[in-house]
Amino acid sequence: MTGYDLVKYFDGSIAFLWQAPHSQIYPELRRMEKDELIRAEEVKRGERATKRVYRICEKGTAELRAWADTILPPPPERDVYRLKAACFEWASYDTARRQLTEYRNHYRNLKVHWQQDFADIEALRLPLLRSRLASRTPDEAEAIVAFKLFAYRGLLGRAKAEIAWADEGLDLIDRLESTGAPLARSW
Amino acid sequence: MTGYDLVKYFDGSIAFLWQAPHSQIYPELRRMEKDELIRAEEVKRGERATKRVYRICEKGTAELRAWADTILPPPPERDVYRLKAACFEWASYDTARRQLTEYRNHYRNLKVHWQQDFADIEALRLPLLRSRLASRTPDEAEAIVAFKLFAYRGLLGRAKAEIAWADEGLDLIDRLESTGAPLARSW
DNA sequence: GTAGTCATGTAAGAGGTTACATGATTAG
DNA sequence: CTAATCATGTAACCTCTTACATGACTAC
Repeated sequence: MTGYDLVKYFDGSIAFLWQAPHSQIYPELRRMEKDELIRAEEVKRGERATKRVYRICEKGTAELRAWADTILPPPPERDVYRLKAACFEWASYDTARRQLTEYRNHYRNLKVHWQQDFADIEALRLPLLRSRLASRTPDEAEAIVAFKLFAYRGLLGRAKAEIAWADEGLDLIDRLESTGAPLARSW
Repeated sequence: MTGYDLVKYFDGSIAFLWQAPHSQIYPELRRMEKDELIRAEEVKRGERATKRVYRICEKGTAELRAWADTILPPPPERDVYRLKAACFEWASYDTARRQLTEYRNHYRNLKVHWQQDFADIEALRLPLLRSRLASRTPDEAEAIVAFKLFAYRGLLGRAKAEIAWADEGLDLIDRLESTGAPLARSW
């Protein structure tokens, strides 16, 4: 792929799993080329212009394997939305409500996309995945697909949990507001 | 509080909600002081040494209110664990299993702490919270506590979802391994 | 010719991690 | 006197975001 292909790729359905702007992609490709993880081929386009088509090479595959075969330590906890919710007394009921509504909409939206991706993987509708499976035995192909589906089930689980949480918060806000307790705006 | 007090605070139960190393705390306090969000008082300790005790001031409270009253845009998706799970065919069964086991243990651990914190908030066992509630009406106090509990219910929901997901993955790995499909190590 | 897409960068700055570094005070 | 704790920094580096910047190609 070229850098531009990757930019488009990260704008597509993969954006719901991992995001990367072009300002990160181009320098990173150069770095990976310098480290000999990938190799570039300069291809003519039109009269004067060229593009750089990258391909993974041995060292890159080894690096991927090494990354996959490494246990990732748990990330430091830093959950801004939970933190903000814990501080809702400093906001107005209206802002708290709008915050949770947007949050819920965001995850509803993600959920739809993830469900679509899940279905596409299950039905082997993705060209990139199909071509990868072509050179594998049926057992291997099954495992590859099963792992992707497993990852997406995780994302869907998160989406469901987030939506339920936001709903609970919206109920709470209605309940508190009806009791008439003022929040920080009026302290 | 002094910077050191905050360092200790972030080492305590709050670490399960938000983490910050001392190398971030001290410069940040200086920045906030420069911006007049907080004010420092130099206090003697022992013969020669002093410490800087910080207190929030008006502009700081306003900033907190402004932050709370702003709708935070959803974060870009970047879920390394789901991404790694989607690439488990590049790992060995053993590493995949160990990865999920550690992940599950991590969330089991967090769950215990979050449950403890939830109970402490509910029973008003936290001194800092109690002192904050003292100057509020019962309605306001109820709202403040309710928001904290709501935030922790969100964390607990996440913990439960993550543990269930990891369990599902461990089952999947056992099932796939027993079918005998080799993973990337042997390709 | 011009608008949209293809294509590729750089730069400043925010936020965070890890490591380096120092010295006073207090409890035993 | 010595170890633990109190106390406070700096620096290099990484990742990511936002903004700035440019130019060729292609379909109309």
